[in-house]
Amino acid sequence: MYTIKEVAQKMDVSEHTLRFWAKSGFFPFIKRNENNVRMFSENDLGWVKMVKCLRSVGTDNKAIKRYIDLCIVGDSTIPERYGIIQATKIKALKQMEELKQQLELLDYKEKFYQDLIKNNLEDSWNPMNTSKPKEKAV
Amino acid sequence: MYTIKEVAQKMDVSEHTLRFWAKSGFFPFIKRNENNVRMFSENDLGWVKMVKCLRSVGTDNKAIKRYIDLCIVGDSTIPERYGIIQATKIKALKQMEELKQQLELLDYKEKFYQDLIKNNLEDSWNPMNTSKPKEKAV
DNA sequence: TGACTCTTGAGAGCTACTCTCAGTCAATAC
DNA sequence: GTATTGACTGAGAGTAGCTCTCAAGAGTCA
Repeated sequence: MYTIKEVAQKMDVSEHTLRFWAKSGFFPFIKRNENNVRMFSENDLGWVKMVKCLRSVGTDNKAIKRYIDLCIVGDSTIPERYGIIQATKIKALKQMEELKQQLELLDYKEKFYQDLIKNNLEDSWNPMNTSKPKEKAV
Repeated sequence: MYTIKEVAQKMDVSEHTLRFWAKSGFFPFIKRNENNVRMFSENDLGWVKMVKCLRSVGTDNKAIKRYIDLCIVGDSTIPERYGIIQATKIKALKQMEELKQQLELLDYKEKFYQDLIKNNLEDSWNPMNTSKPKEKAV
């Protein structure tokens, strides 16, 4: 069993956020000890992991609550839950594509600046450099 | 030259967001036509693309403004801009890793539910099925 | 001329945190 | 036995970045 602090470290989510998620009903099975302190079980960590996954793909909290509630209901909701997982996966794959494109742009920009820096250094080392000032880089 | 609506469609960013970004000073070179309507040049689209990239990696708007301002200043800020691009790239690569892990979890869950559905169907097709009700899936 | 469309800025509203704060409780320090 | 320290609590204010609504102004077609 873990305190909220330990879960925060282990799962890389702030304590504030964990409390916020708990209040939102994302961890329905959490127990409290005799001092009213939340104690997360290994199973609760699975819920944290799942919520973190859904959030990181941009699922809003209302939809996450929906998924959690379906889990609580039991087997009859398996098809709907399966659908949610599939939709989430598609979202994640799209984000992957998007991220790849952004990385291409960043690679391009990186090389662009590398060239600029290289040229500027060459210029400043060359006493014969008489080139006109260059156009502003965007 | 494009109107804000055309840019919104072309770049997949809402008009609201484009106005918000414009107000935040992210597009310093945008011209207006005689009716005070924003007209985006091909070059302005490059700025939109860059802002979109920075945002999608989680750069906050203050840092984006900083980058834009550095661009306006000119060549003397190239090293700092290069540093920002590098840091952004590292961030993007981390996000890629994170996303891959989330996709693994989603794959696992997907198969988990597929199995559950398959088994339930087999059970319901089998008139001799006398198995006890299963444990609640989480 | 008048309906319709597109754009504008101002500003209210929203989501999902994020942070502050006063208070409870248990454990160690003196 | 009290004082201090540190972890936790809930309530609630604050924040970032949109997101949406709205009234006003200009252009376009019938």
